[in-house]
Amino acid sequence: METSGPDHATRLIDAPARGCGIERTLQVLDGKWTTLIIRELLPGPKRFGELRTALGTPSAKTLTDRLRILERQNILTRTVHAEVPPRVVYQLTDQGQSLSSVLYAMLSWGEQHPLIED
Amino acid sequence: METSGPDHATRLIDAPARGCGIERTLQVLDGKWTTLIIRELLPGPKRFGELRTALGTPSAKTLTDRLRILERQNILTRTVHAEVPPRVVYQLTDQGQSLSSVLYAMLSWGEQHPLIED
DNA sequence: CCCACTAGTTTCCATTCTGGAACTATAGCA
DNA sequence: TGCTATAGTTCCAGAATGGAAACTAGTGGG
Repeated sequence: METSGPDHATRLIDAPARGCGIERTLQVLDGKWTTLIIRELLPGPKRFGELRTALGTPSAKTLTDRLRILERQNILTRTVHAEVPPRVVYQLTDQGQSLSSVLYAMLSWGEQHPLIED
Repeated sequence: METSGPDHATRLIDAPARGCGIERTLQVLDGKWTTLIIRELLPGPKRFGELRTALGTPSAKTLTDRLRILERQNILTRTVHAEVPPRVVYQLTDQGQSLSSVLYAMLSWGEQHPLIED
């Protein structure tokens, strides 16, 4: 009896435990950088170098790895402009953009609950 | 769902890149099991053994580690009942329960976007 | 010819995370 | 005394993750 639990609380409780939607989302939002990469791309496309500095300079290898995975998962597209020096632009797909609902929930929660760790 | 960017899209775009609420949420929802642990506890308190089998049997060590971290972060409480054999109950705090907004966003997204990987 | 530039790739290494097996504590019970 | 049960703990091994440094490609400029 929780003082009129909102509808989504019920959905969460009723959802099957394993193989549920949450696990599928976790397969995408995996690793230290993925969520932040998507966050950086929400306002619009960015180049490789822009992403790298915006994120606080993860190693090139790590960033490339993550971007390739997200490309395979159809979260973003990679466009190579045949110039010299090369210009490569990453852009969220519609599916990637739709993750904004999750990111927004994370933003709200994080703002309302400053961590009191250690 | 285009129709003039909803308010939360703007908030996401305007939020500062680093040290934002998203990063704080990621500090809590970290690792392979944490999000699923919280999911299991949303309907109500559970014992150590119940959690373990519900999650698909992670190692005892891993589960204990994660639960201790979540306890330190004030996401859940650990109650030891002095019986034999021992009974230890884990329960979400209000702060932990409030993560349901994030989990619900994950559930919805995951249900709407079955992965097309590999 | 050599250098600079971007966006990588490759190799190697360190750290972190996770799992497995074995071990502990306690009390009731046969 | 030995056995059972739960919830751990400790130690060790392997996997996953991330980072640093060196190297590549192709062209314009000096």
